[in-house]
Amino acid sequence: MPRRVAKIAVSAATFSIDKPYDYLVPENLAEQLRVGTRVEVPFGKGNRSTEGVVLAVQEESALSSLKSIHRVLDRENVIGEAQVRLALFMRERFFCTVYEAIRAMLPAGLWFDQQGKRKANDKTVEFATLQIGNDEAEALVETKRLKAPQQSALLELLCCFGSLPTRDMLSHTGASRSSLNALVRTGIVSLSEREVYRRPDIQSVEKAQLPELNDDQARAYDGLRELVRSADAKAALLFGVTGSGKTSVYIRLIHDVLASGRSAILLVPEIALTPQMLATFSAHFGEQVAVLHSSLSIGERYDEWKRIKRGEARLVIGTRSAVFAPVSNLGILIIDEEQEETYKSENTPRYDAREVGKYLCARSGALLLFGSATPQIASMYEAKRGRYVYFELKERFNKQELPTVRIVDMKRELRRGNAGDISSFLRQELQCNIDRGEQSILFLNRRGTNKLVSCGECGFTYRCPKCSVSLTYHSARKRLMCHYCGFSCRVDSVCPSCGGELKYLGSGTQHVEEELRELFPGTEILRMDTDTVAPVGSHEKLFDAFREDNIPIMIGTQMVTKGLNFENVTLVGVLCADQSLYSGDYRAGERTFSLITQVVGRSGRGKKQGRAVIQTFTPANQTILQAAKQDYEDFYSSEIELRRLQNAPPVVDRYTITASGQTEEQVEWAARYLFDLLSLSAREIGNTTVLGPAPLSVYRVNNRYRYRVSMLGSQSDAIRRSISAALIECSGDKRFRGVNMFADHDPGD
DNA sequence: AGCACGCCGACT
DNA sequence: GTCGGCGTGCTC
Repeated sequence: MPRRVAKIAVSAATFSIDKPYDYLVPENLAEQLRVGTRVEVPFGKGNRSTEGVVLAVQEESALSSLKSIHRVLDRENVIGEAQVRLALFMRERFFCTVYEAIRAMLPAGLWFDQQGKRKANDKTVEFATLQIGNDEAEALVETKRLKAPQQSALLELLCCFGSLPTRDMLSHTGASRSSLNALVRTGIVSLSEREVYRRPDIQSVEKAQLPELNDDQARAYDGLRELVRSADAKAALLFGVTGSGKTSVYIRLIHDVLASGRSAILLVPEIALTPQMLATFSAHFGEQVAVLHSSLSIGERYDEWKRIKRGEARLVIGTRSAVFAPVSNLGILIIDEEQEETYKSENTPRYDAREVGKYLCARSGALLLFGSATPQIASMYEAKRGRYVYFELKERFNKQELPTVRIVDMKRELRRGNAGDISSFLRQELQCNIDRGEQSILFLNRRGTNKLVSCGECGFTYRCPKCSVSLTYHSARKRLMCHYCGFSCRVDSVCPSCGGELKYLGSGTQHVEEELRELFPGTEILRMDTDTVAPVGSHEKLFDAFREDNIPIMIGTQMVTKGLNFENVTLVGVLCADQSLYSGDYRAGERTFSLITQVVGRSGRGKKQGRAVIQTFTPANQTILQAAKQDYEDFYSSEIELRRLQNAPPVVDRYTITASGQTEEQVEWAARYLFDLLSLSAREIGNTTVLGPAPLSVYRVNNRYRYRVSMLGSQSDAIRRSISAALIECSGDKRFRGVNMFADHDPGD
């Protein structure tokens, strides 16, 4: 009798020892055990009990003595064969363990807590069902043969509906539980538990008709529809200027895919900012839509996942992790605003949903569609090389003109004696809008929305004791906090260094707000920053207030650039447009172009012509000029030239390895050793460069120093292999004990 | 990462 | 003698 052997991805295995481990399947478990079920297995010298996932079942093993699986944890498999293959792919691509990859695919509710209890379980509701014929029941009610009025009322309700949740029945009729029990005893009514779904509420909208398309949209749609129909792997890029109506094209394509019995996934950068998009899709596709994102409760996410797995929901809308939704027969995967950095995970597994999408679509023959008004340089590069089929929407949907843009030189403004944040030209434009009753948005080009506390006399600032950053002040908690490690402390009443008076420096938005109040006394101003948007859902409330109360001016950081359409906004001001150009990495230009384009696109979405004012200290900067003209083509051609000169992506592929640890010297040594190892392989591979080791811009986090080595070249497979080998070698080197090392594909920072 | 095995010094 | 220090090597 041949033995049964299972290949298992084990949770206790680290990257350096990760591989499918063979375990014996005991006879009594053979029945339950399948590919994709979770199991408990003994692992290591101490045979400590570890969770694992079955990757394959076979009859052979190269090893003679095997340990046995302890028990099977799932009745049904939690992942399928295709997802097992995806997990193996992710290990190679993102330098994670197979188990980590699988963990990322599943909803949190499926996992176990310390007590071994599932974090979310199937929710059930008690239902009462009529056990006798409807006529018979009606007769009972009408003839008042039933002497009990409460029982009669319950029965009447069931006559109409046949079956109802008991809770609703009791609250509607005011009947007591014992009356219901009496009906059950006589056999007229039976009780049963039924599974129900916890669903996130989407603003319900009436069923919508398929959107009409203009010529531009129709051309793109026709081309894309052909790609969806053909069975071979393909990817496309849909370039559409802001307001050109990409969503309508998506809706038509998704409609076709669902009609042909296949499934669709739509990825969006951040769902919290797109409730109106959800409403639109639910108006078209109703219950077929499942939503997956982080602000759902664990139960809601788990239930949406079940609806997808069971094939009850075939359109998935969600953020990056929704790329793992267990759809069957994928027809199209759309990645909207594909340039957004949120598609890349910053923790293990450090996957990129766009890369996962490429793999999935290539495997399943589905269409991968990237949509953007400002595509990544990398995506346009692929389009130009013919790797992506290219489509564009050139005109705004109802032929709205793009806003007229004016660049203001802030150096000149300074020379004229205006040291404020608002130039005299922007001031006039704002005044003009206030007079006309139109709205304006001011965008402060800063990343955070936080306050610093600093001494007005000696210049002291609070620094995090564990990280190389300043602490920021959170007014809601009245405490100083570190964004990197979560450290927090109280603020002193006077400067702890010199006893001077402490000043609270705003994120800039507050400062600008004060300046605006002086310039336009009595005008209402809405400010978006950590003070005002801390509670969940307050984004929407503030946006609603801005729209409904026709507040003249809104000011905020990056969060005001996204999504929403305000009909009455006709002026947009970009303050310190050049700020984001100086972050030091090669993508700074790309980010700035995208940011300015998006914020300028907020203007003139209604019937009136929009205007935009871009304030900069470098008015001759090419990227700013190109963004002002909204000239992506021009931006692309100069940027790709730059990348060629710099030997930067997308001309080459870039991988990094980051080392971190408690002693800076040791970390630097480890990074240097990595550099040496990789340089050796680079010579073998050819046309490959290794850079570093260099400290990260925030070089200390949580008392750990961080150094990085980068590897650049076109032979990605060979590069990845050499990085894996280097990681494994270093993790076994006792000189680097305590140093943590991980590799990443082109991280954003 | 975590656990056992093994080879050296201190101690009831 | 033996209890326990941590350096070394493996994990089906």
